[in-house]
Amino acid sequence: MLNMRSASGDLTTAARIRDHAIELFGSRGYAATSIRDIARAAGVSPALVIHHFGSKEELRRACDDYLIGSVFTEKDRARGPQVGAAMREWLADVDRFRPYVDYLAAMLQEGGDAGNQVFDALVHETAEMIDAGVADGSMRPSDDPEMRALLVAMHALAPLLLRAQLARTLGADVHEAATARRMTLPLLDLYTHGLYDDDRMLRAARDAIAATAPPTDEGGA
Amino acid sequence: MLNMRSASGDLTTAARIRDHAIELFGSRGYAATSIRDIARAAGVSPALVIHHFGSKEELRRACDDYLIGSVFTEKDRARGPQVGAAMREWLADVDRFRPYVDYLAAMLQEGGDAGNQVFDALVHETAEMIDAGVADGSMRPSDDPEMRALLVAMHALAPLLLRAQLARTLGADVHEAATARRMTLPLLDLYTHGLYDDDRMLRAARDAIAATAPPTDEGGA
DNA sequence: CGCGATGCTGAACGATCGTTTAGCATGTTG
DNA sequence: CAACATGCTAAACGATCGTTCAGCATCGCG
Repeated sequence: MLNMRSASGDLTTAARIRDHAIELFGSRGYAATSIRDIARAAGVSPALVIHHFGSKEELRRACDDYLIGSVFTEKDRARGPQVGAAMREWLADVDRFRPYVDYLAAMLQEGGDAGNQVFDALVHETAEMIDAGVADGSMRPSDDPEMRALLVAMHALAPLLLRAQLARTLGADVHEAATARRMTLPLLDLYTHGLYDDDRMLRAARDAIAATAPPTDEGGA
Repeated sequence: MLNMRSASGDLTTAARIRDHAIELFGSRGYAATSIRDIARAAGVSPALVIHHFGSKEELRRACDDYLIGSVFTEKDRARGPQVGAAMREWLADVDRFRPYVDYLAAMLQEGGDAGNQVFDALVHETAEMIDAGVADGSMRPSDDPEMRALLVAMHALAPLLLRAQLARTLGADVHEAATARRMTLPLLDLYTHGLYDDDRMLRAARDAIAATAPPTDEGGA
């Protein structure tokens, strides 16, 4: 049970089942995927799936654990963005990691354990990256760094979660290199020069919020 | 019991079924919701659901159509953002419209008809808004306006799609006014001054992309 | 040799799925 | 009055679900 992966890339039957489960859960969702689907994809009997993993829910947890283990590779390695590095590696070899990306996207939207942990780690690393950028002067400081990191992290995930809509609109898959290339410059332009040409909107919002003074501690009730 | 009164107060049984279907589809997803669940929530027999809507898939289409009709209110009204206005109204009175918001979020991700149409309209309106901003000088022009509008629209949807993660991280619901208020300034700051303090990253990316010259039609292989 | 794990299957279980059918009230219409 | 459509339900259909069970090979180990 421990070494599902043999040395040279051949997989244990349990690992093959798990891989197909990740692919199917990621592409159709958990509820819409049956154990029989997974078994058929892996070329085994449905009973064997249960035999190896106990139940469908435990199989899902095994997939979560495997994904989490893949994302947080060698935790005691040198510091630095680990999740970001993993995802960059994924995007570089997309065809191989697409099932993982899809699975994570599915878990992010339906609230699985893997999704939660990866989201937290992603926000954390985004915050660290921005802090480092602010420290070395390449990024602007913020009045609310936590919220800004949250926003940037969520914005980064948006094309992933909306990849079906993006593909429909663009007529190209999110995973394709051309799509990533086309997105890069407008995105960096947004993050470099912004969308607005001046700070009229920003000042207006600041004034409006100041006027709608938040209830701090003046009255109690 | 939902207080989803239409004009006169009471709903027909079919409308009650549809409303509970929207709520359950939105909160659990289509595949994970059974007709018996919907029937039980609406206080009717499963057979009546089929009697009124024909099948589960047709019930889903009826929900889509109802949501689309609610979002695109009075199409021949004066110009201007309709979908954006509708969604702003929903977010302003969230307790009543949360089922709609949840349903749309679910359909945006799993690609229902309602999600597709709303997404297209949202992107279109975003593009028009940005075009107007560029025309009157309040927004910066772009080399790729279509992609920029796509990005801005997707970014706007991110907090909605990730509202579960956002709530977990912030300890507050996305729908709460305080959350929206806290998000406003960092978001506008991002869209006014950007994230980067200079254009080093932008220039580096531009160079890198120019180096990875896309295969156009210059020499063949 | 025997013998218990291990990996795996085919058949079946009960539950639940979406859907169908027969039929009961009720109200309108001729 | 009869005839009929409407709103609705109880019961059951076949399919499929997750899961269990009995048993067949295979293999390491005494």
